[in-house]
Amino acid sequence: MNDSSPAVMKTLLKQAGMRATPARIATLTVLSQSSKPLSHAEVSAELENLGVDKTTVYRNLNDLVGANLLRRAELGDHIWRFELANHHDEACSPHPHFLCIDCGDVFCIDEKYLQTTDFQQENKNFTVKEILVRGQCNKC
Amino acid sequence: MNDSSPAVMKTLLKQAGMRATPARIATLTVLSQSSKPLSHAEVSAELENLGVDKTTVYRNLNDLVGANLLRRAELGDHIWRFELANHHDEACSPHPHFLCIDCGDVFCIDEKYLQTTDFQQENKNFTVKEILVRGQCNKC
DNA sequence: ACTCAGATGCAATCGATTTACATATGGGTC
DNA sequence: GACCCATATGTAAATCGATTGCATCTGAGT
Repeated sequence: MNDSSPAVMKTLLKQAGMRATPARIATLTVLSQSSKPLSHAEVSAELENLGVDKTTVYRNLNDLVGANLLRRAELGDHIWRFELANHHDEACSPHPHFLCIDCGDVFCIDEKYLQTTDFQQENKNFTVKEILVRGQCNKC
Repeated sequence: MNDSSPAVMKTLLKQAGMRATPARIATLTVLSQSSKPLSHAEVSAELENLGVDKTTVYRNLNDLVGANLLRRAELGDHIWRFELANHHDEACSPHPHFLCIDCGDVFCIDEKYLQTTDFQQENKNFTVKEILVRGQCNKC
């Protein structure tokens, strides 16, 4: 039983007070096996061969965000992307994302490449919620 | 003749190689008089009493962004917001920007707070074009 | 097995944005 | 100042991501 097994997902759902339905377990499984945040369309494409309706995927993604099992990110292209709330780390801390301005592909950035906590500038304090890096990936 | 006079806007449009139409002059004027980025709906509301169609506002906002007269910001709520771009133009060296998700204010971040050049991860190279930090400023 | 609050499928809807196309106009030219 | 044409505009329709209404189904506690 690994970190992305259905049993683990079922436990996560139960702990969050949600019913462990096949659609939700599959949603969490898909996201846990992805190295990057996925859009609704991408998750939906993975689940449609299971017969899961895309409306259900929308609802579940939103509900899972509400239950703090997922994080929702807007990377600057008006498409919501979702990732496990504990993606890449146990502390559940958000990490920077990279968005390729040409192909639209997304990558998670290791925090060691980009470090900023809250900072102060000109006597003003800023609380950081999200860091986004835009550029070109090696394919583009 | 002040900074937001129609004559100034007309000059800006001409310099950008665009025809100085009433709708465009009004769009620039509205944005120049705003202290924060405005959504299409907000600009449209200001211009509809001039008889300007909202489709035209959409087109002009996008075209003006393309001509580097406007900047387009995404605060995280899936609504594009626009502001004059002449505050800090391409001339200055690329630096991170901070975007307040509450008031829409944009600040330039001193590079010392956030250092990233091009980086490599998982055998892939990334060319960084823009770094954007979203969060809350001290006023919000 | 029984039950029902909650989850799902399906269709319709919504709001933001874009596109198609016919008409109008800015601005350079004579 | 009149003419001309590339470009901008208005209107309507289409597109796209996302949400909602409703009837049906099901997970999970009893």
